[in-house]
Amino acid sequence: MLSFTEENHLKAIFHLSSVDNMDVSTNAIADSLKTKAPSVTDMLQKLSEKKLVTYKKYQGSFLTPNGRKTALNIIRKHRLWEVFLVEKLGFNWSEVHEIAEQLEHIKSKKLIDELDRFLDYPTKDPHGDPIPNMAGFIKYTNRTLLSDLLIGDKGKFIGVKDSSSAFLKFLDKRKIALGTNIEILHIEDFDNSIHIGLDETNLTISVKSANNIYVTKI
Amino acid sequence: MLSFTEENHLKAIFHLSSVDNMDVSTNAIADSLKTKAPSVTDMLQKLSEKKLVTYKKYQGSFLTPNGRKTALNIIRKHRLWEVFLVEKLGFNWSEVHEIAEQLEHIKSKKLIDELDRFLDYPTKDPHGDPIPNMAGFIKYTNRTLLSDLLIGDKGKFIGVKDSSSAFLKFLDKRKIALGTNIEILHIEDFDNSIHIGLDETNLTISVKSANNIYVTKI
DNA sequence: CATATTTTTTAGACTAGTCTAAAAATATTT
DNA sequence: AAATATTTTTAGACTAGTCTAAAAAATATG
Repeated sequence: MLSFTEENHLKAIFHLSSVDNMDVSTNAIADSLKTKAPSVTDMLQKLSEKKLVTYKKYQGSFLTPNGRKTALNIIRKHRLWEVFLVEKLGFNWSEVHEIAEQLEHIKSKKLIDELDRFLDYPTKDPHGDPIPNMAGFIKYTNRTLLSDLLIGDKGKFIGVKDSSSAFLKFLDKRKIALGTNIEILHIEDFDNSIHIGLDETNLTISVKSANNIYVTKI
Repeated sequence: MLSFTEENHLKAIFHLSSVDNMDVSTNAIADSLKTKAPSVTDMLQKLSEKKLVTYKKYQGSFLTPNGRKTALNIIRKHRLWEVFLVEKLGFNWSEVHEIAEQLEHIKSKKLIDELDRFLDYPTKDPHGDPIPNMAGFIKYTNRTLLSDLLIGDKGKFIGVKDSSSAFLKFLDKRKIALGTNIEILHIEDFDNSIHIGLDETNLTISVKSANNIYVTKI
């Protein structure tokens, strides 16, 4: 039985290594968990003992197949609870992360299987991220950053890179929700800000914003 | 912010003192939490510092108004989650206690208020125990032990004293569910075992069983 | 009511997780 | 490639929670 702290480390390593499939540095984990490097070193040694991560001193760490499976299960729980909070309890997508961070550690296989059934086997969480299935398989959707589209391109908004509450509220205010169609109307020479056409209105967003919006080209 | 351990101690003191409204002994708490007396002593000193319990060395402990309010909130969460597990996820009443023991520690006022609404403001948990409302008010129903009824008396099954999984499964097997009407047909002289009439069948149960079944006379 | 038993607290050790400061290894720069 | 900077680990301390063993207080008993 893993502790919350152990589970959080596995999850952090999963997310950090998923960017480039490379070993994860001790400091990167520490930053991501808002803890300090020595705490992480201790934990890596422990998780290495348990054969959940590979770890060589000074060389960073990586999940073993078992560690990956465990991490995916925690992520599955996190995302299913987020769906529950939004779909059933009426939470806004910007409010669910912190609560799901707690709920993801509840230990009961049956609970999560029944929750999955109750929610009708969702494949995406409220931020558009894929939900691993019971077997730990995760299906990634092809996606492009809005900032990589060219003038005239059209895309459907399917996910966020930055899922901070602040960015999600920013999107709410501008009526940009998952599923919204976005067309690139014009890109400003001066600051690269982007004029976009939505289903009903047009507006201008910064490169920084566009850099955190995933779309599928349509 | 209270730790799981602190919350569990408050809950234990609440349950133990609710029997007779008397101070609770250190050992009683230790037994109920499956921990040892010295651990409880430490915790009582800590909770006393936080003004959640009154505690005089060697004299036992009792909840302050604040401690009681906190305990009731934890119990509210526990019981609402139990309702969720049974009503929405299809769990049996014998399976929900352990999971609710984990879920009751999730910190989010909004979560529990929304869950309450989603469940349509239930007043009883799956074992017939009352659910404290948002303000911490708990409404007790008049109830009698089945073992206190006399021959010819009729009652409606409304709760259990022993809510162990074993006893709940025992009741399932005999088709005794909350709401079932029970009539005392005969009491055996030899061992005081009780012949009861249910809605559809008759059967015999031991005094020990009858001693753990709450009814309202009808 | 003095003695024995039980209960509770204190003392001190242990684990898990956290930190700061210092040492060691690795990476970067000139 | 030597010097410098950065990263990571080790060392050691601290907190929260747990325990056992022993001391102290309360309760029960002959």
